Amino acid sequence: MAKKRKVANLLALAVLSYLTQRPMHPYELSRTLRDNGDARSIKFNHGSLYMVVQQLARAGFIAEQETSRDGQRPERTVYALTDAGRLELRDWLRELIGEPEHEYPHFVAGLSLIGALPPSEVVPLLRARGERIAEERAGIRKLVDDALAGGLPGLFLVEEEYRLALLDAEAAFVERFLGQITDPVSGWGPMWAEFHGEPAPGA
Amino acid sequence: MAKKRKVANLLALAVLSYLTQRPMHPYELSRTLRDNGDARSIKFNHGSLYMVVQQLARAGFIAEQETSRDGQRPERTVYALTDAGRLELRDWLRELIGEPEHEYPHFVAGLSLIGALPPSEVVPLLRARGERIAEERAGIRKLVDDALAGGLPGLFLVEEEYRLALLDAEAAFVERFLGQITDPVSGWGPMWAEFHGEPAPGA
DNA sequence: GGGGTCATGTAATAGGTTACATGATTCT
DNA sequence: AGAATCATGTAACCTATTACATGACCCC
Repeated sequence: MAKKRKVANLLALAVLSYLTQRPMHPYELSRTLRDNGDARSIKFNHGSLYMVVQQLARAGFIAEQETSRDGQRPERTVYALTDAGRLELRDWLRELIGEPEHEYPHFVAGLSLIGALPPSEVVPLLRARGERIAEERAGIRKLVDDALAGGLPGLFLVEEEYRLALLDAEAAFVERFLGQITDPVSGWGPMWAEFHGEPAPGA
Repeated sequence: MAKKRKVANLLALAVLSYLTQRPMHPYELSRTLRDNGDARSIKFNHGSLYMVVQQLARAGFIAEQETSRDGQRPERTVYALTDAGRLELRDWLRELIGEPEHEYPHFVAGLSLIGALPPSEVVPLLRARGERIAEERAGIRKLVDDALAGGLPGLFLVEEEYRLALLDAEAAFVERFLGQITDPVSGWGPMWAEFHGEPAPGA
């Protein structure tokens, strides 16, 4: 049921999380987020960050702590987590971990309308997707292995392991789907092709 | 690389797709989308639909065809697909099927910051998630089976099969993760718990 | 010492969601 | 006939993304 959060953007979660370590100013947050690779898991955008910080302040989850000036550069406002912010962080995390949410991946949208393309086009597209998935998978695998080799505890890579699991499932699904299309006996290919006025694939 | 579409909202894709069948007015689209269950695959929102229709018209993908008045009800403007719209539809679908895109599921965000919760909380949360996943899975399974029994060709349910595949992968991941936490010998539990100043779980 | 890129932030624009409005139909 | 719901659309508000702005630092 996912309650309505005062600040809904997940970037805010990352901000709250980093502020548990120490107060920071927005640019520092921005930098830290990007350097820690959190941008792989949470959509990050420079402009949005300042917005989110404002929202969090307005909601009372963080509070302006000091404003320092360094040379002629613009003022940097340092924010610190409030108690309310600490609660929000834990509550939000609990929800994200404990309750799966209905989401709308792009591939699902594509699949739901795939009948609009003829199977003769779909088959090579699915093959292409299969290859991209394999590449992506390899990239993540390497990233994870390198990080582990560098001594990072596995716990901090668990989101990448999850991604790998999803990619594997998707790859398997694509294979099965291809099979269902191209199997000339029991498959959907003939009916589907005929609907588009084409000869059956795999024939 | 996912080109910039003039209209990016996936609802627009559904609109284009339905207009291939015949011209419709927005409310009819709205109704058809909801009745066909497309709202499960594409985020649907009454207000957004009118916006998207406007955007599509502005972009030249659909064109106002006639304006009819029925009794005292507000005017209904009927839109038809243009040739440009037909091209956009196919091109977009090709992209969605052929090129996986980097996305940001909520669970990934949660996992990436999960260290902020102590393992004593995480374990029951993951168990709860596992149960929810199982329920969701059962619901989809039933929906698919009923539809198949009702004679709907499997092709039109392929997006639900995909969802099932993802759910299974997620369930398996959650199980593995629980194992990694609670295994008292090789697991992350002790270190993690200690970091939070708690006794090790599963002990 | 002039051209890039970094540091830091604001403002403008566009996109999406919620709330509102109002006649028609149906139910009791 | 009044209440509830459907049909249909617009408007207000909030969020998010892009573009812009400017001083500082670094490179050659």
